[in-house]
Amino acid sequence: MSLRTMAWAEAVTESARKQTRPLPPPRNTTYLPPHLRYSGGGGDGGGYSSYGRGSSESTQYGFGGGGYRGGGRSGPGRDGGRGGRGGGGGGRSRGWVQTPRPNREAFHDVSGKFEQLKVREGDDVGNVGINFDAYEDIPVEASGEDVPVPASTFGEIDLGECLNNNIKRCRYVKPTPVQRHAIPIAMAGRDLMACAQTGSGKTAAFCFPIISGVLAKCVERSQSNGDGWTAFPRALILSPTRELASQIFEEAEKFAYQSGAKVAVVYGGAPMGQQLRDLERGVDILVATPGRLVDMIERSRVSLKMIKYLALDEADRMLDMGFEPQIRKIVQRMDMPPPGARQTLLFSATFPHEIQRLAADFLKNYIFLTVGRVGSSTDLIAQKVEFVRDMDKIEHLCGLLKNQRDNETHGKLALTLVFVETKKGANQLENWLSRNGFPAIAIHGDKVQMERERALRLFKCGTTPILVATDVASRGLDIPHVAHVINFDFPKSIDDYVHRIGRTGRAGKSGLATAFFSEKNQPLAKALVELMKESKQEVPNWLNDYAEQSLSYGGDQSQRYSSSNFGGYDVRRSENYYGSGSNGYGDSSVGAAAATCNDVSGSYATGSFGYGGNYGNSSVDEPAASYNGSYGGETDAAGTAGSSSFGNYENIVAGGWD
DNA sequence: GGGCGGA
Repeated sequence: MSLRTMAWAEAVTESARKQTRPLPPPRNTTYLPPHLRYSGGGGDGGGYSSYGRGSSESTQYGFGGGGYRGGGRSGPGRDGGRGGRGGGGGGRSRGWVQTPRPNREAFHDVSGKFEQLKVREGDDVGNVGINFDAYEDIPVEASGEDVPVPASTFGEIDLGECLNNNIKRCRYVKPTPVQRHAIPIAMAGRDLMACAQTGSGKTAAFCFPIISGVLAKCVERSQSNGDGWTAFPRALILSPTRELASQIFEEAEKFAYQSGAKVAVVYGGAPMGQQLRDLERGVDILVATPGRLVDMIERSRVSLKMIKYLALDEADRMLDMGFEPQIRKIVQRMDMPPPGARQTLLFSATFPHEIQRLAADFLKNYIFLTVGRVGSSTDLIAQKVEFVRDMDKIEHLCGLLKNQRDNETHGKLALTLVFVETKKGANQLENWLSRNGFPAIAIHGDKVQMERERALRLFKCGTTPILVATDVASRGLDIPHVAHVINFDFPKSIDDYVHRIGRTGRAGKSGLATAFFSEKNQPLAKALVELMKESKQEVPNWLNDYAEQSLSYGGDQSQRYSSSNFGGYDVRRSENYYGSGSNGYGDSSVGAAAATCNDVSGSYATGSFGYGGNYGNSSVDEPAASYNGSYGGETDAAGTAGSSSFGNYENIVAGGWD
């Protein structure tokens, strides 16, 4: 992985090597509690590179400041890496190089490290510039038993000094709505199912409590066994894609900086070697994609026995048809402690009811939190839907791209993200565009990891301002400066649509999303229309017609595709959830009540929701009372759009749902 | 259809 450019890190890593300080504990070390680890700091300072924000990656289009160093970075080739070329502390292997990790001991000039976070002129810093006005309109709703009181500042949350310092270094001024609510909930030890928008600080919302919790308690995190060693992480964060795992890892590392909490990431497509070495050095918080994690567990390199925190990012994705068996295996069939013995945090922007019901298997007495769409600011993403026949798509795309080319701002070509349905289609479109004078590159799951990361990198820095992507890039990825998202192939579900368009309009900047719609997409028309209306978008007449037709088709597609009122609704409110006696809820009681914001009244009497029944016929959900009020203590609402180099917030005002 | 392990 090397999704970020790391001029500083390379320098620092070099410098770290020169330190005489021994490497962190190899196997079988005597235990050192977290707060005593890495207390020293003899080394040069450094700066965290902003992730993909162009801190050091410049481009022909001018994003970023420094020079683009295509060469020396981790060319994840299958040629190198594995053999541990360069040996010991020596040079970086030419092949796979894990994110050049700053050796924490090497730092003492922390400020220098964080000074480099934001480098582009004109960028806002931290969340200072976030349009908090937009927050005030966000409906927030929390349901469950004894909902903890939200916090209005980071200060009133006891995250510990180290984390507080890092929050300051990140220049987070105040928590976003999801953070205000989710962090106290998580800090209270409660399980959580949270719907939150893209960039609303979701990653931080689960990372802060996890890091804090890991630091609070000392445990052995690695021990030897007959076959070598086994890592015992205390927290596990799962992601549906490698690139997202990488991104989360980088965020988490920043938050955990100098805390002593060790973060590691494992995912497929990269040689095991470096990842194993990272694990061997000890890991408290493990970020992973499911496949590689299972692999490592089966090799006894990872045990989940000590897991106290489990977070699923893009949780609805993780629990849908394709991923659910793997997740179930990891969570239920390995050595992971059961619900109640661990804390489980599920985050996503979209949470279909079926998935919520599934997810109940993994939770105990959880709180359902939803941070709704920003009504007044979703229009920051202008959504266009155009009727285009399949045969005309390319031509149409050309027109849009040419238009885009004329619209460059400040000499920078706007980034355009083109979503297609298939990997083959992505390749074809990439080729066609390239041959016809459009600088395009594709990313999809059939490319080797090196190519995937290269594509993302070249796109981010503007060298190749057109990225053709499958849904591998639709969720969670923070790609700044995407001016235009084009749904070349209309997505299969409205949730996918929401995630895809959420790649633009970030950082409070305006974004454009254009979708090509044809007859075969008709089943989604109604949901699309509802979504657009909700986002205050102008709906073309022909699309309205389609939507009405789909009504008469009788299929109840719309119900499941539509995003209910504001995106999330606690299924436990459905009477049938507990009802339908055949499902074996002996202990179930209570339907649901919602606690809204500071009102801590909601209650659920049940404990865990062992769910094994079928929910084919879910009830119609009554809309819940929502709360649009101001959050306690929310006063400094002003601000302009901001973009944190930590990928936080940027879309809170944009209406994406991540 | 897409994404999730390597051998």
